[in-house]
Amino acid sequence: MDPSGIFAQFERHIALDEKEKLFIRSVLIPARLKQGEFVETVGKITSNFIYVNSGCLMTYYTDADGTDHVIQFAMAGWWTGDLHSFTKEEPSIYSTRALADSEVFYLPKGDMEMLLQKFPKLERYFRILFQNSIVSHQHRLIQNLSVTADQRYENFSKRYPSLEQYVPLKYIASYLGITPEFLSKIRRKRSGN
Amino acid sequence: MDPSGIFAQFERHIALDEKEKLFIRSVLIPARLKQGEFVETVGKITSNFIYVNSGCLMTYYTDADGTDHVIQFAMAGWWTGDLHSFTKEEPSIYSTRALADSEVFYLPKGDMEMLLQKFPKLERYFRILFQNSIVSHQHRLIQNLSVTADQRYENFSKRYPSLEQYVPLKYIASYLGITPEFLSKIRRKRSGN
DNA sequence: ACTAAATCTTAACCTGGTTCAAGGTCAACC
DNA sequence: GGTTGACCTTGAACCAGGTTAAGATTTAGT
Repeated sequence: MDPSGIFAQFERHIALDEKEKLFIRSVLIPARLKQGEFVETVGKITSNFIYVNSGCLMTYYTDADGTDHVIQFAMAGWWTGDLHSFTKEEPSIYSTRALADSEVFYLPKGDMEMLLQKFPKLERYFRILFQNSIVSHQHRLIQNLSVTADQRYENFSKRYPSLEQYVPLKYIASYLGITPEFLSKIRRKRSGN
Repeated sequence: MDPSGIFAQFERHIALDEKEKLFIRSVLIPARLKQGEFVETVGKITSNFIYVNSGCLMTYYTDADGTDHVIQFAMAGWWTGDLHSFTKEEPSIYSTRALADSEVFYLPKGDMEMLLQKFPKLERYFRILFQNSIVSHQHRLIQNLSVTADQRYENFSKRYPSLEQYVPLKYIASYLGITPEFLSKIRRKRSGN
Protein backbone atom coordinates (compact mmCIF):
# COMPACT_ATOMS: atom_id res chain seq x y z
CA MET A 1 0.00 0.00 0.00
CA ASP A 2 1.46 3.29 -1.11
CA PRO A 3 2.25 5.64 1.81
CA SER A 4 3.24 8.63 -0.33
CA GLY A 5 -0.09 10.36 0.28
CA ILE A 6 0.36 10.48 4.02
CA PHE A 7 3.82 12.01 3.71
CA ALA A 8 2.48 14.57 1.28
CA GLN A 9 0.00 15.50 4.02
CA PHE A 10 2.74 15.84 6.63
CA GLU A 11 4.80 17.90 4.23
CA ARG A 12 2.05 20.45 3.83
CA HIS A 13 3.13 21.73 7.23
CA ILE A 14 6.53 20.25 8.16
CA ALA A 15 9.65 18.93 6.38
CA LEU A 16 10.64 15.26 6.68
CA ASP A 17 13.83 13.58 5.45
CA GLU A 18 13.94 10.03 4.13
CA LYS A 19 15.15 8.53 7.38
CA GLU A 20 12.29 10.08 9.29
CA LYS A 21 9.78 8.87 6.73
CA LEU A 22 11.13 5.35 6.93
CA PHE A 23 10.81 5.40 10.67
CA ILE A 24 7.29 6.78 10.62
CA ARG A 25 6.31 4.27 7.95
CA SER A 26 7.54 1.45 10.18
CA VAL A 27 4.91 2.13 12.86
CA LEU A 28 1.97 2.72 10.50
CA ILE A 29 -0.29 -0.30 10.09
CA PRO A 30 -1.84 -0.55 6.63
CA ALA A 31 -5.28 -2.11 6.24
CA ARG A 32 -7.85 -2.63 3.54
CA LEU A 33 -11.50 -2.21 4.42
CA LYS A 34 -14.51 -3.53 2.57
CA GLN A 35 -17.54 -1.34 2.10
CA GLY A 36 -19.60 -1.39 5.28
CA GLU A 37 -16.81 -2.79 7.43
CA PHE A 38 -16.48 -1.42 10.97
CA VAL A 39 -13.25 0.16 12.14
CA GLU A 40 -14.35 1.19 15.61
CA THR A 41 -17.41 0.08 17.49
CA VAL A 42 -19.35 1.51 20.43
CA GLY A 43 -18.06 0.41 23.81
CA LYS A 44 -14.50 -0.41 22.80
CA ILE A 45 -11.53 1.87 23.48
CA THR A 46 -10.18 3.49 20.31
CA SER A 47 -6.52 2.59 20.20
CA ASN A 48 -5.68 4.01 16.76
CA PHE A 49 -5.71 7.32 15.03
CA ILE A 50 -6.72 6.62 11.45
CA TYR A 51 -5.41 8.00 8.17
CA VAL A 52 -7.60 7.45 5.10
CA ASN A 53 -5.41 6.60 2.13
CA SER A 54 -8.26 5.96 -0.29
CA GLY A 55 -12.01 5.51 -0.13
CA CYS A 56 -14.26 7.05 2.47
CA LEU A 57 -15.11 6.47 6.15
CA MET A 58 -17.85 7.77 8.41
CA THR A 59 -18.07 8.28 12.17
CA TYR A 60 -21.47 8.43 13.83
CA TYR A 61 -23.27 8.43 17.15
CA THR A 62 -26.28 6.21 17.81
CA ASP A 63 -28.67 7.85 20.28
CA ALA A 64 -31.03 6.31 22.83
CA ASP A 65 -33.78 5.90 20.18
CA GLY A 66 -31.42 4.05 17.86
CA THR A 67 -31.10 6.98 15.47
CA ASP A 68 -27.68 7.50 13.91
CA HIS A 69 -26.10 10.94 13.81
CA VAL A 70 -23.14 11.44 11.50
CA ILE A 71 -20.29 13.35 13.14
CA GLN A 72 -17.92 13.34 10.22
CA PHE A 73 -17.04 11.84 6.91
CA ALA A 74 -13.39 11.23 6.09
CA MET A 75 -12.12 11.08 2.55
CA ALA A 76 -8.68 10.25 1.17
CA GLY A 77 -6.05 12.43 2.79
CA TRP A 78 -8.00 12.97 6.02
CA TRP A 79 -7.35 11.76 9.52
CA THR A 80 -10.26 10.38 11.50
CA GLY A 81 -11.26 8.42 14.58
CA ASP A 82 -12.84 9.04 17.97
CA LEU A 83 -10.54 11.56 19.63
CA HIS A 84 -12.40 11.37 22.91
CA SER A 85 -11.91 7.65 23.35
CA PHE A 86 -8.40 7.84 21.91
CA THR A 87 -7.33 10.60 24.29
CA LYS A 88 -9.01 9.55 27.49
CA GLU A 89 -8.85 5.82 26.86
CA GLU A 90 -12.52 5.50 27.65
CA PRO A 91 -14.97 3.28 25.72
CA SER A 92 -16.04 4.90 22.48
CA ILE A 93 -19.56 6.27 22.09
CA TYR A 94 -19.13 6.44 18.31
CA SER A 95 -18.88 3.94 15.49
CA THR A 96 -16.59 4.30 12.50
CA ARG A 97 -17.07 2.35 9.30
CA ALA A 98 -16.12 2.30 5.64
CA LEU A 99 -18.65 3.77 3.19
CA ALA A 100 -16.71 2.32 0.28
CA ASP A 101 -13.81 -0.08 -0.15
CA SER A 102 -10.98 1.84 1.48
CA GLU A 103 -7.32 1.77 2.40
CA VAL A 104 -6.25 3.16 5.76
CA PHE A 105 -3.15 3.45 7.92
CA TYR A 106 -3.60 2.93 11.63
CA LEU A 107 -1.38 4.91 13.97
CA PRO A 108 -1.55 3.19 17.37
CA LYS A 109 -1.76 5.53 20.33
CA GLY A 110 1.46 4.35 21.93
CA ASP A 111 3.36 4.78 18.67
CA MET A 112 1.87 8.20 18.12
CA GLU A 113 3.10 9.29 21.54
CA MET A 114 6.50 7.85 20.75
CA LEU A 115 6.66 9.62 17.39
CA LEU A 116 5.68 12.91 19.00
CA GLN A 117 8.52 12.52 21.51
CA LYS A 118 11.05 11.52 18.90
CA PHE A 119 10.04 14.09 16.28
CA PRO A 120 8.65 17.17 18.03
CA LYS A 121 7.84 18.73 14.70
CA LEU A 122 5.00 16.23 14.46
CA GLU A 123 3.49 18.06 17.42
CA ARG A 124 3.43 21.04 15.11
CA TYR A 125 1.80 19.06 12.33
CA PHE A 126 -1.01 17.80 14.54
CA ARG A 127 -1.36 21.17 16.26
CA ILE A 128 -2.07 22.75 12.88
CA LEU A 129 -4.31 19.85 11.83
CA PHE A 130 -6.41 20.19 14.98
CA GLN A 131 -6.47 23.96 14.80
CA ASN A 132 -7.97 23.74 11.32
CA SER A 133 -10.39 21.09 12.47
CA ILE A 134 -11.74 23.41 15.17
CA VAL A 135 -12.42 26.02 12.51
CA SER A 136 -14.44 23.47 10.53
CA HIS A 137 -16.37 22.36 13.58
CA GLN A 138 -17.27 25.93 14.44
CA HIS A 139 -18.34 26.55 10.88
CA ARG A 140 -20.64 23.55 10.96
CA LEU A 141 -22.07 24.56 14.32
CA ILE A 142 -22.91 28.02 13.00
CA GLN A 143 -24.48 26.56 9.89
CA ASN A 144 -26.72 24.30 11.97
CA LEU A 145 -27.84 27.22 14.10
CA SER A 146 -28.30 29.96 11.54
CA VAL A 147 -29.14 28.38 8.21
CA THR A 148 -32.19 26.49 6.93
CA ALA A 149 -31.89 22.80 6.05
CA ASP A 150 -32.44 23.62 2.39
CA GLN A 151 -29.46 25.98 2.37
CA ARG A 152 -27.33 23.56 4.38
CA TYR A 153 -27.89 20.90 1.75
CA GLU A 154 -26.94 23.27 -1.03
CA ASN A 155 -23.78 24.35 0.80
CA PHE A 156 -22.88 20.75 1.52
CA SER A 157 -23.27 19.76 -2.12
CA LYS A 158 -21.06 22.60 -3.22
CA ARG A 159 -18.45 22.01 -0.56
CA TYR A 160 -18.18 18.24 -0.84
CA PRO A 161 -19.38 17.32 -4.34
CA SER A 162 -17.32 14.15 -4.34
CA LEU A 163 -19.08 12.85 -1.23
CA GLU A 164 -22.48 12.59 -2.87
CA GLN A 165 -21.19 9.75 -5.01
CA TYR A 166 -20.08 7.60 -2.09
CA VAL A 167 -22.53 8.51 0.58
CA PRO A 168 -26.14 7.25 0.78
CA LEU A 169 -28.58 10.14 1.09
CA LYS A 170 -29.74 9.05 4.49
CA TYR A 171 -26.28 9.69 5.91
CA ILE A 172 -26.09 13.07 4.26
CA ALA A 173 -29.44 13.88 5.86
CA SER A 174 -28.05 12.78 9.19
CA TYR A 175 -24.95 14.92 8.72
CA LEU A 176 -27.16 17.89 7.92
CA GLY A 177 -29.26 17.25 11.01
CA ILE A 178 -32.53 16.29 9.29
CA THR A 179 -34.47 13.12 8.49
CA PRO A 180 -34.07 11.30 5.17
CA GLU A 181 -37.74 12.05 4.48
CA PHE A 182 -37.22 15.75 4.77
CA LEU A 183 -34.12 15.65 2.60
CA SER A 184 -36.27 13.89 0.01
CA LYS A 185 -38.71 16.77 0.08
CA ILE A 186 -35.93 19.30 -0.28
CA ARG A 187 -34.51 17.45 -3.26
CA ARG A 188 -37.89 17.20 -4.87
CA LYS A 189 -38.61 20.90 -4.52
CA ARG A 190 -35.14 21.62 -5.81
CA SER A 191 -35.40 19.51 -8.96
CA GLY A 192 -39.08 20.29 -9.49
CA ASN A 193 -38.26 23.95 -9.90
CA MET B 1 -1.74 41.58 36.55
CA ASP B 2 -0.85 38.16 37.90
CA PRO B 3 0.28 35.71 35.19
CA SER B 4 0.56 32.68 37.46
CA GLY B 5 -2.75 31.25 36.18
CA ILE B 6 -1.57 31.06 32.60
CA PHE B 7 1.60 29.21 33.59
CA ALA B 8 -0.42 26.82 35.68
CA GLN B 9 -2.38 26.08 32.50
CA PHE B 10 0.79 25.47 30.49
CA GLU B 11 2.13 23.26 33.24
CA ARG B 12 -0.87 20.98 33.05
CA HIS B 13 0.74 19.55 29.93
CA ILE B 14 4.38 20.72 29.72
CA ALA B 15 7.18 21.76 32.09
CA LEU B 16 8.57 25.31 32.03
CA ASP B 17 11.57 26.72 33.89
CA GLU B 18 11.75 30.26 35.24
CA LYS B 19 13.73 31.61 32.30
CA GLU B 20 11.17 30.29 29.84
CA LYS B 21 8.32 31.75 31.86
CA LEU B 22 9.99 35.13 31.96
CA PHE B 23 10.44 35.07 28.23
CA ILE B 24 6.87 34.02 27.56
CA ARG B 25 5.61 36.63 29.99
CA SER B 26 7.52 39.31 28.09
CA VAL B 27 5.43 38.84 24.93
CA LEU B 28 2.02 38.56 26.64
CA ILE B 29 0.03 41.77 26.60
CA PRO B 30 -2.16 42.19 29.69
CA ALA B 31 -5.43 44.08 29.39
CA ARG B 32 -8.44 44.85 31.52
CA LEU B 33 -11.86 44.75 29.90
CA LYS B 34 -15.03 46.36 31.11
CA GLN B 35 -18.28 44.45 30.92
CA GLY B 36 -19.66 44.67 27.40
CA GLU B 37 -16.37 45.78 25.88
CA PHE B 38 -15.47 44.35 22.48
CA VAL B 39 -12.23 42.47 21.97
CA GLU B 40 -12.73 41.49 18.36
CA THR B 41 -15.25 42.85 15.91
CA VAL B 42 -16.67 41.57 12.64
CA GLY B 43 -14.65 42.53 9.60
CA LYS B 44 -11.30 43.04 11.30
CA ILE B 45 -8.48 40.49 11.23
CA THR B 46 -7.94 38.79 14.58
CA SER B 47 -4.31 39.36 15.44
CA ASN B 48 -4.30 37.90 18.97
CA PHE B 49 -4.97 34.62 20.62
CA ILE B 50 -6.62 35.46 23.94
CA TYR B 51 -6.12 33.98 27.39
CA VAL B 52 -8.81 34.78 29.97
CA ASN B 53 -7.19 35.45 33.33
CA SER B 54 -10.40 36.39 35.12
CA GLY B 55 -13.99 37.18 34.21
CA CYS B 56 -15.80 35.81 31.18
CA LEU B 57 -15.84 36.42 27.42
CA MET B 58 -18.17 35.34 24.65
CA THR B 59 -17.68 34.81 20.91
CA TYR B 60 -20.70 34.96 18.62
CA TYR B 61 -21.81 35.07 15.01
CA THR B 62 -24.39 37.55 13.77
CA ASP B 63 -26.40 36.13 10.87
CA ALA B 64 -28.07 37.83 7.91
CA ASP B 65 -31.21 38.53 9.97
CA GLY B 66 -29.20 40.18 12.71
CA THR B 67 -29.64 37.27 15.11
CA ASP B 68 -26.65 36.45 17.29
CA HIS B 69 -25.45 32.87 17.69
CA VAL B 70 -23.06 32.13 20.54
CA ILE B 71 -20.13 29.96 19.50
CA GLN B 72 -18.39 29.77 22.82
CA PHE B 73 -18.07 31.24 26.25
CA ALA B 74 -14.61 31.53 27.79
CA MET B 75 -14.07 31.61 31.52
CA ALA B 76 -10.93 32.14 33.58
CA GLY B 77 -8.22 29.72 32.50
CA TRP B 78 -9.53 29.32 28.95
CA TRP B 79 -8.09 30.42 25.65
CA THR B 80 -10.42 32.02 23.14
CA GLY B 81 -10.59 34.04 19.93
CA ASP B 82 -11.52 33.53 16.29
CA LEU B 83 -9.17 30.80 15.11
CA HIS B 84 -10.30 31.12 11.52
CA SER B 85 -9.40 34.78 11.23
CA PHE B 86 -6.29 34.28 13.34
CA THR B 87 -5.02 31.41 11.22
CA LYS B 88 -5.90 32.58 7.74
CA GLU B 89 -5.54 36.29 8.41
CA GLU B 90 -8.94 36.93 6.90
CA PRO B 91 -11.51 39.37 8.32
CA SER B 92 -13.36 37.89 11.26
CA ILE B 93 -16.99 36.84 10.92
CA TYR B 94 -17.34 36.68 14.71
CA SER B 95 -17.42 39.18 17.54
CA THR B 96 -15.81 38.63 20.93
CA ARG B 97 -16.73 40.66 23.97
CA ALA B 98 -16.54 40.66 27.74
CA LEU B 99 -19.63 39.47 29.62
CA ALA B 100 -18.19 40.77 32.88
CA ASP B 101 -15.23 42.89 33.89
CA SER B 102 -12.32 40.70 32.87
CA GLU B 103 -8.57 40.44 32.71
CA VAL B 104 -6.97 38.92 29.63
CA PHE B 105 -3.54 38.32 28.14
CA TYR B 106 -3.19 38.84 24.41
CA LEU B 107 -0.74 36.64 22.55
CA PRO B 108 -0.07 38.34 19.20
CA LYS B 109 0.11 35.98 16.24
CA GLY B 110 3.69 36.85 15.34
CA ASP B 111 4.84 36.30 18.89
CA MET B 112 2.96 33.03 19.11
CA GLU B 113 4.75 31.79 15.99
CA MET B 114 8.05 32.92 17.47
CA LEU B 115 7.35 31.18 20.78
CA LEU B 116 6.41 27.98 18.98
CA GLN B 117 9.72 28.07 17.09
CA LYS B 118 11.76 28.86 20.18
CA PHE B 119 10.01 26.43 22.53
CA PRO B 120 8.71 23.48 20.50
CA LYS B 121 7.10 22.04 23.58
CA LEU B 122 4.52 24.78 23.26
CA GLU B 123 3.46 23.06 20.05
CA ARG B 124 2.66 20.12 22.27
CA TYR B 125 0.70 22.28 24.68
CA PHE B 126 -1.46 23.76 21.96
CA ARG B 127 -1.81 20.42 20.18
CA ILE B 128 -3.29 18.95 23.34
CA LEU B 129 -5.42 22.05 23.94
CA PHE B 130 -6.88 21.88 20.42
CA GLN B 131 -7.32 18.12 20.55
CA ASN B 132 -9.46 18.52 23.67
CA SER B 133 -11.35 21.37 22.07
CA ILE B 134 -12.33 19.16 19.12
CA VAL B 135 -13.75 16.64 21.57
CA SER B 136 -15.90 19.38 23.13
CA HIS B 137 -17.06 20.63 19.76
CA GLN B 138 -18.10 17.14 18.70
CA HIS B 139 -19.91 16.65 21.97
CA ARG B 140 -21.86 19.85 21.47
CA LEU B 141 -22.70 18.94 17.88
CA ILE B 142 -24.09 15.58 18.96
CA GLN B 143 -26.09 17.19 21.71
CA ASN B 144 -27.65 19.64 19.26
CA LEU B 145 -28.61 16.81 16.92
CA SER B 146 -29.83 14.16 19.29
CA VAL B 147 -31.14 15.83 22.41
CA THR B 148 -34.18 18.00 23.10
CA ALA B 149 -33.72 21.67 24.06
CA ASP B 150 -35.05 20.94 27.52
CA GLN B 151 -32.38 18.32 28.11
CA ARG B 152 -29.69 20.51 26.59
CA TYR B 153 -30.50 23.24 29.08
CA GLU B 154 -30.34 20.81 31.96
CA ASN B 155 -27.01 19.44 30.78
CA PHE B 156 -25.66 22.93 30.31
CA SER B 157 -26.67 23.99 33.80
CA LYS B 158 -24.99 20.96 35.29
CA ARG B 159 -21.85 21.30 33.22
CA TYR B 160 -21.30 25.04 33.58
CA PRO B 161 -23.08 26.09 36.79
CA SER B 162 -20.76 29.05 37.20
CA LEU B 163 -21.74 30.48 33.81
CA GLU B 164 -25.36 31.08 34.76
CA GLN B 165 -24.25 33.84 37.12
CA TYR B 166 -22.39 35.82 34.48
CA VAL B 167 -24.34 35.12 31.36
CA PRO B 168 -27.69 36.69 30.43
CA LEU B 169 -30.28 34.03 29.66
CA LYS B 170 -30.65 35.16 26.08
CA TYR B 171 -27.05 34.19 25.39
CA ILE B 172 -27.50 30.85 27.04
CA ALA B 173 -30.54 30.33 24.82
CA SER B 174 -28.42 31.25 21.82
CA TYR B 175 -25.68 28.84 22.87
CA LEU B 176 -28.27 26.09 23.21
CA GLY B 177 -29.63 26.88 19.76
CA ILE B 178 -33.07 28.17 20.83
CA THR B 179 -34.82 31.53 21.26
CA PRO B 180 -34.93 33.33 24.62
CA GLU B 181 -38.74 32.95 24.56
CA PHE B 182 -38.51 29.21 24.30
CA LEU B 183 -35.92 29.04 27.04
CA SER B 184 -38.38 30.99 29.17
CA LYS B 185 -41.02 28.32 28.52
CA ILE B 186 -38.58 25.59 29.48
CA ARG B 187 -37.64 27.35 32.70
CA ARG B 188 -41.24 27.92 33.61
CA LYS B 189 -42.20 24.30 33.08
CA ARG B 190 -39.14 23.28 35.06
CA SER B 191 -39.83 25.45 38.11
CA GLY B 192 -43.60 25.02 37.88
CA ASN B 193 -43.15 21.34 38.53
C1' DA C 1 -33.55 58.68 43.06
C1' DC C 2 -35.10 58.81 38.14
C1' DT C 3 -35.09 57.47 33.84
C1' DA C 4 -33.88 54.85 29.86
C1' DA C 5 -32.44 50.76 28.20
C1' DA C 6 -31.77 46.00 28.45
C1' DT C 7 -33.49 41.71 29.89
C1' DC C 8 -36.97 38.30 30.95
C1' DT C 9 -41.59 36.46 30.63
C1' DT C 10 -46.32 35.41 28.74
C1' DA C 11 -49.54 34.16 25.41
C1' DA C 12 -51.56 33.35 20.73
C1' DC C 13 -50.49 31.81 16.57
C1' DC C 14 -47.37 29.81 12.93
C1' DT C 15 -43.97 26.67 10.47
C1' DG C 16 -39.94 23.83 9.47
C1' DG C 17 -39.16 19.61 10.26
C1' DT C 18 -40.65 14.84 12.34
C1' DT C 19 -43.30 10.59 12.51
C1' DC C 20 -45.60 6.94 10.73
C1' DA C 21 -47.01 4.08 7.25
C1' DA C 22 -47.05 2.71 2.59
C1' DG C 23 -45.21 2.10 -1.95
C1' DG C 24 -41.35 2.28 -5.46
C1' DT C 25 -36.54 1.34 -7.08
C1' DC C 26 -32.47 -1.04 -7.63
C1' DA C 27 -28.58 -4.22 -6.80
C1' DA C 28 -27.25 -8.59 -4.80
C1' DC C 29 -27.72 -13.23 -4.30
C1' DC C 30 -29.37 -17.86 -4.51
C1' DG D 1 -35.59 -14.59 -12.79
C1' DG D 2 -37.65 -14.22 -8.53
C1' DT D 3 -36.82 -12.92 -3.74
C1' DT D 4 -34.60 -10.32 -0.38
C1' DG D 5 -33.14 -6.30 1.62
C1' DA D 6 -31.29 -1.65 1.60
C1' DC D 7 -32.43 2.68 0.01
C1' DC D 8 -35.33 6.51 -1.53
C1' DT D 9 -39.78 8.83 -1.95
C1' DT D 10 -44.68 10.36 -0.85
C1' DG D 11 -48.33 12.01 1.83
C1' DA D 12 -50.92 13.11 5.98
C1' DA D 13 -51.01 14.04 10.80
C1' DC D 14 -48.43 16.05 14.22
C1' DC D 15 -45.09 18.66 17.34
C1' DA D 16 -40.96 21.12 19.00
C1' DG D 17 -39.66 25.26 18.69
C1' DG D 18 -40.15 29.97 16.23
C1' DT D 19 -42.48 34.55 15.65
C1' DT D 20 -44.70 38.50 17.02
C1' DA D 21 -46.12 41.66 20.20
C1' DA D 22 -46.97 43.22 24.74
C1' DG D 23 -46.02 43.64 29.46
C1' DA D 24 -43.04 42.92 33.76
C1' DT D 25 -38.59 43.24 35.82
C1' DT D 26 -33.98 44.28 36.39
C1' DT D 27 -29.85 47.01 35.41
C1' DA D 28 -27.11 50.99 34.40
C1' DG D 29 -26.24 55.83 33.66
C1' DT D 30 -26.61 60.48 35.24
